[in-house]
Amino acid sequence: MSPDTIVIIDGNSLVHRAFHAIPPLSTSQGLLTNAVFGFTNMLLKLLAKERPGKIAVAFDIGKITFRHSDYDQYKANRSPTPDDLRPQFPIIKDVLHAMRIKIYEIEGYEADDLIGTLASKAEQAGLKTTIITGDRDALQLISPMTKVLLTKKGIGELDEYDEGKVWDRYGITPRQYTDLKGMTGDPSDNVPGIAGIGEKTASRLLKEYGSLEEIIAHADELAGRTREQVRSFGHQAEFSKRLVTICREVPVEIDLEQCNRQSPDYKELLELFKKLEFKTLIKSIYFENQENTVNKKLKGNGRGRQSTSQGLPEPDLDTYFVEYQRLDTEAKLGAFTKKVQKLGRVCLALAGNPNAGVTAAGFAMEEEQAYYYLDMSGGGIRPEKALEALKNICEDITIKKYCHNGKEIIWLLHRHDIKLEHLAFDTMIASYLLNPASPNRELEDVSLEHLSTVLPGGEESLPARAGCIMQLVRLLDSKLKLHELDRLFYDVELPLVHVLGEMEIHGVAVDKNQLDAMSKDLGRLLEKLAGEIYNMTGQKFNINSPKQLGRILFEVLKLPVIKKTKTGYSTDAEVLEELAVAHDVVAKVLEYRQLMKLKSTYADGLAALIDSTTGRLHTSFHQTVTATGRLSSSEPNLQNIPIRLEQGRLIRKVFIPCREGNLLLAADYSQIELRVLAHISGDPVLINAFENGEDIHTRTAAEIFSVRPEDVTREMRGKAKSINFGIIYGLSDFGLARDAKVGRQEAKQYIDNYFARYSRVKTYIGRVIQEARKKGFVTTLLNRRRYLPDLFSPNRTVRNFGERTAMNTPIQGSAADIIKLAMINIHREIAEHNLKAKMILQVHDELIFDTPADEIEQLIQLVKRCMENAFVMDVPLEVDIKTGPNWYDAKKVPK
DNA sequence: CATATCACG
DNA sequence: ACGTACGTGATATGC
Repeated sequence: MSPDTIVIIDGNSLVHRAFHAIPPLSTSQGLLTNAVFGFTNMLLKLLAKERPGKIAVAFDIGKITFRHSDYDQYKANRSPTPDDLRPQFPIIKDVLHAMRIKIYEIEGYEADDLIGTLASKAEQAGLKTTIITGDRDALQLISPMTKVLLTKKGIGELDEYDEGKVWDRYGITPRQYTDLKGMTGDPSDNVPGIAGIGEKTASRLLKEYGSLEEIIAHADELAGRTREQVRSFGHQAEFSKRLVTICREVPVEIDLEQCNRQSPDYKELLELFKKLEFKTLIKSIYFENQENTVNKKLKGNGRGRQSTSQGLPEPDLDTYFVEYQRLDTEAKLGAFTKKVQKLGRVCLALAGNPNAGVTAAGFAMEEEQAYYYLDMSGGGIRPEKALEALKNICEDITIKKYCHNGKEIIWLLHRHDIKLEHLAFDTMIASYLLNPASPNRELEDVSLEHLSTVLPGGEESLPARAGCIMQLVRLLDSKLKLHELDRLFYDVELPLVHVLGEMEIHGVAVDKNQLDAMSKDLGRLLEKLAGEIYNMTGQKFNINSPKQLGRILFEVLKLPVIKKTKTGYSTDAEVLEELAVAHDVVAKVLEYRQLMKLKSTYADGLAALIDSTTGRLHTSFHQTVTATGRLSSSEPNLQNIPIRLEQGRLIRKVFIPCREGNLLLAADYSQIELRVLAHISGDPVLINAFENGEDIHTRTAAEIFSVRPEDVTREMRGKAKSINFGIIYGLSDFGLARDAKVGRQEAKQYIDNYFARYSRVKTYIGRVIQEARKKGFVTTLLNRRRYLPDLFSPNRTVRNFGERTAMNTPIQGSAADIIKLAMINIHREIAEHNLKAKMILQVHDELIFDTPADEIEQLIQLVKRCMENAFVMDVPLEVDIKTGPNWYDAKKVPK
């Protein structure tokens, strides 16, 4: 830090810069924050780089300044502050306040004038001064003691101007800047100049005569047109010069001591950043803090340390710190186990990895305010003994376990053949229900969001994590109750953790040989196709590269460009299908694409993920990812195995039962989303169709085309199907036109017809959007909640998107609720009936089981009953069952 | 690490 | 006049 330096910031200028440089950004509650974020970032970077001893920020307030009394057109053509920006100013001032940075603003003066005055004061005090602004007028303030950093395009870079740089750029001294500006004028501020005199001429004249006044005095010596112009408009230039001259004597009391750099009020700053959802900024504060706490003595240690890379002096935040006991003798471990058994509850955090299993454990007990660390790899106690204790605790059904990401713990324990019984809380899932849109689910994130505490690293990490979970359990439990999410949490999501854990651990058997054979077949086909494509186009290129393919199709073959992406030509399937008539190679490319997808993602991709010990695929089902409440699946994703095209569908042949004598059973809900829509909209036509067991798309076609159901053609049904999908997705005529491949006018007509026949669906859509606007969120049948900040976006496109989400989420989310309920009931009943059948997959509206053939009849009845009765609605739920020797050959079981 | 594409419900 | 269907995850390129 350099004590004899001061940074003076033009607040308005930087805020505007930030606003235009950062794309629209808002919190989950719809608060606009892009300018705040950009400005704060700039400020932190600046502080880190310049490390000034003093700092001040100047703002304009009020539109009218002393300049307007001379010239009412001053800055008259400036566009007003955008509506999206204005409310961000007070927040930015809050940030500055939290950072304890002095703000100067005074009615009637522009920020420029305050800066000029501050700079004068600073020079008098012998300070090296740096002015940050986007306004070039500040160049006049440059002196041997003062430099100006001008914002360049965006906000990342700053252009440093000192006397030399001004000379290089304009050929004048900083003092002459106002003379130059007086002559050239400034259209953006409505400042007139002398027509015909630009930067070059003005600079030349100033070099010769020194000042505007001297130039006017010697106008006679000038040549031709310049002479006339200076004579006619010289006085106007003098006037303009006064306009652009920064006032350096604003009547404001300036105490430079108040500008001394202080450490921020971290509590205030953190609260603010949390409110603004500035995750990365929060983390940067915490990260610095955390590094500092790796050394043991956390509280009250000497804090005299350098400022951080983010420009902040050392934070003073609550790091999660616990005094913990190491369970490093059998006696201690025994006493600990007894205590846990007596209390019947414990917070559990594990460290480890899939290979080594559990390497260490942390425990916390609320009643005792006690924290423990157990080394599982031979730290003072034999690993077998440690594992035995862990097993005794985890498998004891009378001991409630509180965890973060229980399913991960289930997997870790599984390596040691230990089961997790009685998972009583999962802080990861609780945080998901409180805000499913948030992407950050680590304990660090949840702790930060809900407790404002940071977790330490090192050995104390585990007991601290357990302690953190302990605090979160109390807090999140009450938050869940507050939002009426407790039933969903305790009755659905928490029990589901075990169900998913078992599904993942059991895995899905695949026929590896068949997979390899498919890969080889596909490889041969691809090679042949590639050869043909090269022949037809006359050159070799990478067909997988949209860029290279685009070059071949649109530049070499000169095919018409249908659609562009932001980086170049679009070559997606939609475009290629249209181009197929124009050139034969296009069809080959389409086929190549399709086969390539099958080979890389499915044949090779799946083979690579077969577990070498079990020989099966063990997908991960994610319970805290989607915004709607659905599950997702990864490594591999088994929720997107091909089915629509026959060639891809064949992949399903490799999914087989886990042993001889077993079968696969697939049970899928028929039209669950439209049934949910019928229920929540209460539409009598839709309800009637489902009550009568009609084909829903045929019925819709009959309604919108006003024909008898028996007269509905294939085309009509197809269009009706598109409409039904559209209704669920929040339809637009454009989207429907594209999907149904009809004109936009026609699409619009269908929609009008639909809403005329299904009027309650129309009122429902209006109702759900209205309610979402009022509350800021939508809910599902089980009260799952999704916040929709997009509804309040000033951007129409974003807002429309929010409205479509508002109608889609209750439908998609309720369907997700229902199948989750079904899964829990099925899982329980399979156990109750001592069946060997295993639920192995969930694909949104479908459940897959691996079952001994002799249980199949029983399982069909059980699954059908559980799924159809999972949730009672105003329409029946219908389930179709298929069974077979593999996923492909699973055939319908007649009712 | 972002982009384009494409697989599913 | 604009730019649009909802929700995911995997792969290959190419900066």
